[in-house]
Amino acid sequence: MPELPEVETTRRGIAPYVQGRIVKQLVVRQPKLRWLIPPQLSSLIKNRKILSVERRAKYLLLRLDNGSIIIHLGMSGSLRIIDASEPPMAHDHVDFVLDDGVAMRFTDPRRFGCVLWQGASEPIHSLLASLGPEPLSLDFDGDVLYQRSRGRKAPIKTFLMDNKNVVGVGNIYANEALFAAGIKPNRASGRISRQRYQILADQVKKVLAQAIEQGGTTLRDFVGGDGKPGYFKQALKVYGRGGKPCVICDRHLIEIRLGQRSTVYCRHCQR
DNA sequence: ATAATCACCTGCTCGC
DNA sequence: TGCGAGCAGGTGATTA
Repeated sequence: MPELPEVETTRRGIAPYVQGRIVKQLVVRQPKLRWLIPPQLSSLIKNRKILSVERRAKYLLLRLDNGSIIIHLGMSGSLRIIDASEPPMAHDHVDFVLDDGVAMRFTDPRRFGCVLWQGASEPIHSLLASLGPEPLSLDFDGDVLYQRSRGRKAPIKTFLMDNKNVVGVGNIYANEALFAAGIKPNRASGRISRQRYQILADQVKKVLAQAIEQGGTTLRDFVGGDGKPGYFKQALKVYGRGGKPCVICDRHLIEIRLGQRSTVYCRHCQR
């Protein structure tokens, strides 16, 4: 479910419900996620106020006065706002029970997500320490990609999905941005001109921004009531369309594997 | 340093 | 209908 647009959509969905609220209780039904939920997390956050909900890459950061709760949704994670009395279903691993009877519930069938802690006085968490620029910020442009890619042989799609180069570009949007930029996914990243990287960076921004506007590519809603699900799915031009006609030239789209990820492109429109 | 592969999990779809 | 194989929106760790 979650790429950057879905995470950002989740952030916007939960923020109004959790911001300014006090954490009354942490209920952990399954501590073994990708990494173990820190046993001391409960005591660290209990009776503290959630000051804000931020996002860095695909990490959600719930700021408290003594540090931040780090949440990653992995491949199948979601956060929903529910009544705290709602009985848990399978894979409802964690509840953050708030002072108004509402809870933020973390669900993740595959358990590739995580719930971690960044103490205010600790050195920056290793997961956050070496992340590349945010794609929608001014720190990210074609020059960044061009400079970082010199001498590299990795396919551009792999390069684009490496969070040291730019964060938040997952498999769906890497496919879409490369199509929009007219660049073949398996082209060596070191063999792409500065000009083409500028186009690519612009298309990354555009495709992510559009997806956020439309509430992500998610299939189901995630916050009680107001989340609008999954509109971007119908806008996908290549992802999930292997063998189908290219929306530009009508030739059939090629599907290959790159770094064991499904990769779809048009042999005619992408070079 | 870089590139490729593995690993972590559950659930769903597909072909036999 | 049942069952194994393969695949899924991520990404750190391990191996060459």
